[in-house]
Amino acid sequence: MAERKREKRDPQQRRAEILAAAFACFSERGFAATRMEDVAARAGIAKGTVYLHFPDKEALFTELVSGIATPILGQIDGLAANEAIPPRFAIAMFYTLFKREVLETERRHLLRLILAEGPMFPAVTEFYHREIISKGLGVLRILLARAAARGDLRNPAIAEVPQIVIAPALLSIVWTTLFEAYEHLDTQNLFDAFLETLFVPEGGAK
Amino acid sequence: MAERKREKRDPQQRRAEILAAAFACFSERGFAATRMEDVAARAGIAKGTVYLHFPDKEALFTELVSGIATPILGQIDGLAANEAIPPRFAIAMFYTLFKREVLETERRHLLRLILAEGPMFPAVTEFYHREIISKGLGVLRILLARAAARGDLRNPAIAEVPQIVIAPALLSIVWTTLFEAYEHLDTQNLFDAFLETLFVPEGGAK
DNA sequence: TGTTAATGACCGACCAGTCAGTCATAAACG
DNA sequence: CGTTTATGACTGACTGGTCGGTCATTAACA
Repeated sequence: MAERKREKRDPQQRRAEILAAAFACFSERGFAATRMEDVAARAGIAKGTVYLHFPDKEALFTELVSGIATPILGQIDGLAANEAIPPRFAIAMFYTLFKREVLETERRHLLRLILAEGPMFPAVTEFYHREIISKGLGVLRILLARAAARGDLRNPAIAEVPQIVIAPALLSIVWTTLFEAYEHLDTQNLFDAFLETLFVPEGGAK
Repeated sequence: MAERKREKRDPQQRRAEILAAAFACFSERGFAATRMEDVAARAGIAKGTVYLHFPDKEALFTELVSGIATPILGQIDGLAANEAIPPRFAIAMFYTLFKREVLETERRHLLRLILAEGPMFPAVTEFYHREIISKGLGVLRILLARAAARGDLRNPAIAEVPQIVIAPALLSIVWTTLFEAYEHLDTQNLFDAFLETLFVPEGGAK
């Protein structure tokens, strides 16, 4: 009869379990179509229990999307810190990191969620701009300036538009979550080709 | 007492009015948060009337997003047709067209809608891939191949990844609808810088 | 006057959030 | 140690409200 066992848990762990369940549900169905009961069921608890840990659906959502981003923050800064690393290599690392940590994990759905639900949750959008985008652009600006100074850029003017570096990453997210079923995109090839376009060929200037 | 005047209309015109109202509502609130009553009110009619023209909410939505795209279709093909037009100029035109017809109009919200709600409506996604994306990529592939043959591309390899050309357009959509409030992005500059990166400088090879 | 289009009150499914009650655990007691 | 009692995490039936969709009625038109 599938008897449900009551089970007390460490609040921290419970919280984490709920967030994990919410992550799965929101990722695959979006905010509006996800029911709190679904989240509870996925976490293996009753609906009421969710409300012991989060005041309401919106709080659960914003907490989730904000929380997921934080671990990525640290890795970004590291890329610009070491001046010995060639800019091209650093940006290649950026794409590799993005591919391994976002594109090829379930996190990609989260990122798409932010694109999708962003306008409904200004607080989330603002958070992402402040904590991820503007920091990321800052790092890229430094890297591109350094590359321009070394004469590594085919077009030094792009040092002023670091968003260009993000464009292929964004495209890869949208493509894989929307169109991959109809037409495959080789993201590695995308990133490689793009890097080769931004930077002068390796053989050229050392 | 604000008596509502009943008014019969040409069915075609009524239909168009409903679609226009739906466009406004869906654009600013998304699919789930838009109520059929809102659409009706915006169109200046009663809720029931909407159902005389569209079987249900989903049909209204899919009809809308599909319909909006069609007029753009024609303009795309024109770009590759004329072999006398230099590829760089054609792609610059593509960006200009995109900017004038989408980015700087209310249509940009529609495009974001597709990104946002796409996974919930596979039929819409499939339609867009088939009718817009794959056609657009086809045109770009031709243009890039032509450019490569003329020696216009700094990195001829990108002729194999036409998606790269779309990336800045996608970025501009996402940025203007999500982050523009926090940080301005000069899209013209973005497109210009990108073009200058893809193509060898004008002065160089004629 | 008959036909067609429009209306909006109404229905019922759905769901976020509540709360009175349950029970596993563990502290206090004898 | 066994037994009693206190705790609060957990449960799920329930409520209040919302909204997609229907249809009997009514107005406009031919």
